[in-house]
Amino acid sequence: MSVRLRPIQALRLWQEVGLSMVRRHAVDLTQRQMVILLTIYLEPPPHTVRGLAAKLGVTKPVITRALDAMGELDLVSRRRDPADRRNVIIQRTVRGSLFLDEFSDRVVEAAGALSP
Amino acid sequence: MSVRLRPIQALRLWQEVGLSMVRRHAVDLTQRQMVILLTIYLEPPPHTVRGLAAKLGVTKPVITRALDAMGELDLVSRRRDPADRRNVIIQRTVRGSLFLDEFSDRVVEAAGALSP
DNA sequence: CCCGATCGTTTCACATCCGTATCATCTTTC
DNA sequence: GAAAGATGATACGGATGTGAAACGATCGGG
Repeated sequence: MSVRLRPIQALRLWQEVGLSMVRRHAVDLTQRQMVILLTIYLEPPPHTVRGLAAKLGVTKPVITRALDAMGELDLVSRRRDPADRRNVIIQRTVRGSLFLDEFSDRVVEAAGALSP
Repeated sequence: MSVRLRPIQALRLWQEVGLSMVRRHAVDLTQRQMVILLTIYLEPPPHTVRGLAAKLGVTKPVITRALDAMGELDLVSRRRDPADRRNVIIQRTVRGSLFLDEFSDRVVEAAGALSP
């Protein structure tokens, strides 16, 4: 049950969603931060810094700093892996779940309103 | 002919598209810049700085600087309005059209690949 | 003609993000 | 146990975005 979308509809969808985010002065995440957040919430744990860095094709400091920023916003949390204390396990938070719920609702709504 | 999308599909779509952008080390536009670019290409001209600022609910310098950045990348161009030389008319470019064409293709492809 | 209004840009101080290199800590191997 | 490897965090220098305020250029009504 794939989703059929035409190019012009894709552009309008992105514009509409982006516009609603900008106008609300909502939480303004970088594209990378958003991808990291989505990966944490969509893919099976455990998530580590090096795993995310490899998946995104970026360096580890990028992940660390993105987690710093999103941790400050309480969108994700970190704790040491007790089994291997070098690892950091990245975890979801209530606020992060809520944020993505609202975001997805906005996308669904915008998609439903696409006209042509 | 609206597009029916479930919340989980919306999140996966955003993740997939964002991931492909990040991995390609592609042009990295701010959310605001992307919205501005989409507005210029999707809505009927003429586009002015104040018009875009009002539509997005941001200050004019934000638009000016976004246009600076995207103009540097040759995604948009500016010229003075000959009728009222205070105005600046923002125009599309070949490179900007190409960029959005490729972007929309990526979105369409990701949407078609959504499984559940 | 001139003075207020409009439009886009610039300035300033500040914050954030990036990539590279380096660091401290922890684990594994010999 | 000591050395090598792995892991995440930090330091540094540079680039870029932001909001608020002020600026120069241009238009238009009296």
